[in-house]
Amino acid sequence: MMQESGTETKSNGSAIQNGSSGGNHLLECGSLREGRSNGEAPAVDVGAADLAHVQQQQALQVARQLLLQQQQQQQVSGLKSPKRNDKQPALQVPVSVAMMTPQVITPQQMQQILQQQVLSPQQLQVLLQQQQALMLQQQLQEFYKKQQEQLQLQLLQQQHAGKQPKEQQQVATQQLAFQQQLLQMQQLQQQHLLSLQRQGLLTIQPGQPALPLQPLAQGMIPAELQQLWKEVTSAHTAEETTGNNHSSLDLTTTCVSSSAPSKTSLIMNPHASTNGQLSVHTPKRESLSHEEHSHSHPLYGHGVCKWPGCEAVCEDFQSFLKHLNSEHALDDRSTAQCRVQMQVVQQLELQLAKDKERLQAMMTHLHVKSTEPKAAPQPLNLVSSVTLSKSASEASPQSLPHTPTTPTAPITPVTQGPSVITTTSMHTVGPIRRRYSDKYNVPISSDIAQNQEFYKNAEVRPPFTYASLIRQAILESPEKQLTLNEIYNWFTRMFAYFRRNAATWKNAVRHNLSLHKCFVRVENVKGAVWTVDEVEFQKRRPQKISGNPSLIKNMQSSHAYCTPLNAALQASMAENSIPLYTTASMGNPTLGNLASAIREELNGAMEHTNSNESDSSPGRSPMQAVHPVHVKEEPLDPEEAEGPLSLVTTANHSPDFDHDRDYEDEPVNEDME
DNA sequence: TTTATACTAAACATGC
DNA sequence: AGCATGTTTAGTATAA
Repeated sequence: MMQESGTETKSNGSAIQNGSSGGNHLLECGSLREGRSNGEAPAVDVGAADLAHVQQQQALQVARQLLLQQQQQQQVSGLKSPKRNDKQPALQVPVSVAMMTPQVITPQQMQQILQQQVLSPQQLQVLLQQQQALMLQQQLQEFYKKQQEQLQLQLLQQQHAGKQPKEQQQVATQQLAFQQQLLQMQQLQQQHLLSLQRQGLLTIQPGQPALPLQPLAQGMIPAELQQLWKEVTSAHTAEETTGNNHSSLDLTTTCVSSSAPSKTSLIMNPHASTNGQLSVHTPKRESLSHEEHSHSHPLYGHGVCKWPGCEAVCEDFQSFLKHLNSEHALDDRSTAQCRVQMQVVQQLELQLAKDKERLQAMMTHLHVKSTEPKAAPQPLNLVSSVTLSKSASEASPQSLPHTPTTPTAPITPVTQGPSVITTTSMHTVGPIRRRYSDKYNVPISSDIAQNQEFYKNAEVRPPFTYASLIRQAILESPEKQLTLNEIYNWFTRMFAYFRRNAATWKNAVRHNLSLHKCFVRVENVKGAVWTVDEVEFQKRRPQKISGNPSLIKNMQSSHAYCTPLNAALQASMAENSIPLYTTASMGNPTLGNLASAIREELNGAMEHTNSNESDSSPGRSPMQAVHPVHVKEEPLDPEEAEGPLSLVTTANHSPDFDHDRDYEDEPVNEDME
């Protein structure tokens, strides 16, 4: 009789939910994807154009200097020169340019991703980095084109001037030398950029197969990245095969500036130890090797030389040092590469600053919107303006009946979109409908931790199943047990999304609690509390990785490797980020993602092993103590127990049951406590 | 196509 | 009677 007392509220919720739930997920997802594919990327383009322009000027000067220097040695250097010693190098340019064009598209796509806020802040940043890398290439091409034109002009002018043949030839050689220098540098730069990106993918997977990366690669968003990758790479290789023109010099500009009169001066900005080494010349190298020995050399990792564009395999550190000294000695090439690297770093820093700003704006925007009653759909809007309309139409069959009753209604459908925001979402390929948590062992805790602010402020449906969320709530509690009401509170506290449609999701929570064996109701003095039977919970999770011990070990190590990365990411992207980007994250969908992905996989493995053998996971986290539950020996997911989680936990349960009050919509009654 | 899982809705029960 | 809490069933959607 009274059961439907809640229905009154429910009426709202259900109506809304219907539209959103179930089938709509797909729609949203689909729309998301589509949305991303088309669209323009204004912001980036602007920057690129400006940059190219400015840099062009400076680059010219530098190039001229180089030209002078090279006049004597240019023949000798002949890395690629001999072949290209033909008369009209300029002609070759268009080819490469043409080959590069495909890239232009991808940055736009990425831009749209940004606009849609499909990604988490971290992801956004990394994506932008990648985008920027592409920009650089575009700039290079533009610049090089112009250079070519100028050169040709010069040539023509001089020829018209009617110089002596000898003179002409001299000029020609000069131009050629210059040309070669340009080409060389450009190539280097391109190589460098690409290698940076590639390294991002390669280095992170130490020894193991593509397993941990797979989710990244396959994620819908990553998929595009991959494509982007392919384009870039193919373009790159194509250029290489065509063997020529790359615009590189532009990079030399800003930092090198025109002032640099000599090679050494060109080197300037000895940020990195490498730079210092270079500028000081060979004698110093030994000392360098020593000092670098202590901690891993930034140019050496995973048995590969990480010198931009090198990637030579070095079995051990010694051989690496040899290689470094022999292959990357102080010469024009290294100098140029160094310069390029400096430029890249600068660019990244610049971009980072911009992105940070943007992120800030986004967050504020979301926050503001989410607080507004009607604005609720806002965050979603961003995600899928398309989605909305689409879902509206498509969902109509379901949602129509319930219709407008509630203001909440619009929100739900969209919600799925934002879920895309999460790192984890990046892993999932298809429809967003899927809630990763269980199925994919997504590190829910870390996801929540990473996007905590976002979830709190934006009415975005978390991409996790109710079961996962409930479990998370319980595990986060100091006692590892919560009353139903406390679970409610956690939901509303952690997710803006759950501040609406209370009847619906609460019902779902209760339903899940009852339905899943993993949730155990324990009678308490105070009443009944809910705990998690971790064993049961793990049982319902399919193992992705069938028990290949070696594999699992690998994953464990990688996991250990990644967690700090992730943490670092969260902590600050600023300073640390740069080395990270250059070495690991470029061209790769987010460090956080990677970490998550690896953890994800790891979890699968760990869980697998764990459920069979209780020992396994390192009982490091306080979280693991599952007091009330039977599962003491069964530690939580290692990753969950670790950094991110602890962050969340500490942040959360302290204030406990009072903040919920703020949520007007939500008649949360913590009073009972 | 089948199956497992997840979500939503709702009916029903119980206790305060 | 009203509400919170639990349990259970049904329908639907999605992914594998």
